[in-house]
Amino acid sequence: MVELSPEDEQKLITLSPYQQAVLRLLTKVPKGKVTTYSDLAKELAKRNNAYSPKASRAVGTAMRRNVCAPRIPCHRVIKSDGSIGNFRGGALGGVAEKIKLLQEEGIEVENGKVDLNRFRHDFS
DNA sequence: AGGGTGACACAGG
DNA sequence: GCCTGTGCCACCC
Repeated sequence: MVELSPEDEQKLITLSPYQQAVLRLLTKVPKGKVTTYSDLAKELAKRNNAYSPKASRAVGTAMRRNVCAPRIPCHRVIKSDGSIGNFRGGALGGVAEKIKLLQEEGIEVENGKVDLNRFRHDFS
C-alpha cells in the first residue's frame, strides 16, 4: 500500500476521473503481489457502476499516461494470462526493467510469465 | 462531432 | 503454443 503525498494528489487531479480511479486503486496492491489490467477494470466497475468491467484496454491507457507519480507501482500490473505486458513503451529497458522490478519484490517470473494463482492480489 | 489509438482480452485456426 | 482478427473502453486530437 502506498501513501499519496499532497504533491501526488496535485498530479492526479490533472488526469481524467477514470485514470485517477485506476491509479488510486493501484496504490492498494502491496509489494510482492501483482494485479492485471482486467482485474483493475473489474474492481473499478464493482465500486462504481458507471465503469465497465471490460475496460481493460482503458486501464492500459491510464498507465500510459501515468504521471507515474513515482509512488504508484505500475510495474505490478500485468496481463490476464500472466505474461508481463508492456512498460514505458518498450524501449529503454522496457519489459526487461519491469521484470527486474518484480523479481526484486520477490515475485517469480519464468518464461516471461508470472503465476497468477500465487501472486495475484485479491481486492475486496 | 468524428475518427484514430493503445502498457488489453478473448476466440479461432 | 504462437499468430490473427475482432471487440472494447476511455482518451485525445
